[in-house]
Amino acid sequence: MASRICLIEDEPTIRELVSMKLVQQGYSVDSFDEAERVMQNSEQLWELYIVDLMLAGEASGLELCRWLKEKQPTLPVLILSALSEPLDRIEGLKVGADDYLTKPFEMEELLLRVEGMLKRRSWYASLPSNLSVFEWDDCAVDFVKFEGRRGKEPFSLSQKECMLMKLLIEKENQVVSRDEILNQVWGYDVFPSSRTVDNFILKLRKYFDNPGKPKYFHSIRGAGYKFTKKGIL
Amino acid sequence: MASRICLIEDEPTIRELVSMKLVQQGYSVDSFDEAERVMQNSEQLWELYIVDLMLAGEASGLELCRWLKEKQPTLPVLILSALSEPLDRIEGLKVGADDYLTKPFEMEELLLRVEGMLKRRSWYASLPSNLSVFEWDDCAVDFVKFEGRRGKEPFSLSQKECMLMKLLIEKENQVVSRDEILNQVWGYDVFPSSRTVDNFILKLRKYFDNPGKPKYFHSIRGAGYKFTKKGIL
DNA sequence: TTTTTTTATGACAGTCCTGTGACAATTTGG
DNA sequence: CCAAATTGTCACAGGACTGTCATAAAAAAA
Repeated sequence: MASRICLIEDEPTIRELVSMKLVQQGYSVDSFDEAERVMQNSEQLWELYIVDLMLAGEASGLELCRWLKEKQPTLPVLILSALSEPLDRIEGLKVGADDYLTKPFEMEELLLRVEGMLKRRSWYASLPSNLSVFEWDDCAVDFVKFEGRRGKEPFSLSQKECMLMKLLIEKENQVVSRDEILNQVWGYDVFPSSRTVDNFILKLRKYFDNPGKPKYFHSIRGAGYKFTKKGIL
Repeated sequence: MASRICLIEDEPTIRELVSMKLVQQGYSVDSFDEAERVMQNSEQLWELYIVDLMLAGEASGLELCRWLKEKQPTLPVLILSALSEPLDRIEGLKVGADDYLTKPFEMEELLLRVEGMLKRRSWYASLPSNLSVFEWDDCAVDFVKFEGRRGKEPFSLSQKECMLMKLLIEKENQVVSRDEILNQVWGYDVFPSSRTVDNFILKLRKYFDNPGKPKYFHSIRGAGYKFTKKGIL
C-alpha cells in the first residue's frame, strides 16, 4: 500500500512541485499550507511528514515539529529549511527519526531521503501504544534502546527478544499462538522448530519473571502464550 | 542557487576588484564600505563575510567580527588584514569556520578560500545545537575545529569521523542502524561495504573509548550502534 | 606533480545469538 | 493411576554478526 505523506509548505510553487513528484513516485500525499491544519487533526494519519520550517501562519514549522515530536517521538519528520535559517530554530529538533534538507534542494535528493526514511520507519512505527518504553511493576522495556530493566540496572536485549516482547505487549492479555509468534517475529518464510519459541519465552521469564512460577508470561496449554501486565499467579 | 557573500572593505579599488571577481565566479555579492551598514541589518542575509580588519568608519573590522561571532559563532568570516597587523589581534578572532588572508593577496587564493569555506558551511549549519562543542566525562568533540579531546591533549578528527560522531550524539541513547548511518553520513547514493561503518566505530572507540570493552559506543547485535554519554558497561 | 592523509575493502578471528534435540516436568483425558 | 501430549529447561553446535588489522584505493595537501 502506498505510504501516506503529509506535506506542509506555504509556497505554492514548491508545494505543487514536491507533491506532484511524490505522487508520481506512488506515494499518497496530502499537502497543507498552514501548520494549524495538521494540528487540528489529532489522529495520526501520516507515516512521514515533510515540514517547511518557515511557515507564514500562526504556528511556525518549528512548533509543528515540536507538536509532532511530543505526540510521538519516533515519528519521521523531514525538515526543509532555508540556508539562512538561524541555527537556534533548528536546535532541539534533532530527535527521533528526523532528517534535514536545505533549500534549494534537488528533487532526486528529496525522493531518496523520503524513501530511506520510510524504509527505516517500520520498526518504530509499530511500537506499542506509540511509546518507546513500556513499564510494569518494577520492570521496563525500551524498544528504542533495545534495553530491558528489572529494578534498577538496565540490560540489553537482543533483536528477537525485543520483537517478541513487543508482540506480547501489543497483545497483552490475549493468548498468542506459537504460529502467530513465529509469523510475526520470525517472518512468514522461516520455520524454526517449535522449541525455539519456548526458549525465548524462557529467556524473557529469566529477565522479567520467575521461571517455574511465572507471573507475567503465562503459557496456555495447547494455545500459546499470554502476557499480563498485572502479574497473576 | 548562488551563494550570497557580504564584502566589507573601505578601499574602493580592492572592493571593486574583489567584488567583480566573485560575481564572475557566480556568487551574489553585496559590498559595503563601513561596518555599520552591516550591523544595522539584524537579519542574517549572507552565507559568508569577507571583512577588512582595518576599516575607516566608527566601528572597526574587529568589532564587526566580534558582532558577527556573537550573533552566530559558526558564521564563516574571511578576514583580510595587512601584513603589519599584529597577529595576536587576529588570533582570538579566528574561531572555527574562519580563515584569514594577508594583503596583498592573490585573487586565486581568495577564490579558493571562499570556495572552501562555503563548502564547509553547510556542515556547520547542521550542528547538533548552537554549540560547537559536545562534552562528556573527560572527552569532548569540537565540530567546528574538527577536533576531539580526551583528557587534556586535543587531536584532530577527519570529516567522516566527525560526522559519524555528530550523528551518534544527535541520536544519543538510540540505536542507529548501519543503514541509517550510511544514509546520514555517507549519503543516499553511496554504498560502502558494511565493514566501513564498523571501522569508523572502531576509530571512535580508540579515540574516546575502550575497544573490546566499550563504555560509550555500544553495538546492538543485529540492530546497529548506540552512543551513551553516561558510560555503561 | 609527489607526498601525505583519509577512506574503503577483504580477510580472519572471536563473540554472542539462535535454533535444535534430548530429557524432565507438567498437564490432560481416559 | 496411567499414558499421551504439551511445555520447561538445558547444553551444545552452527552460524550470523561484529571487532580488528593490513592493505589498497582515493582524496587532499603540499
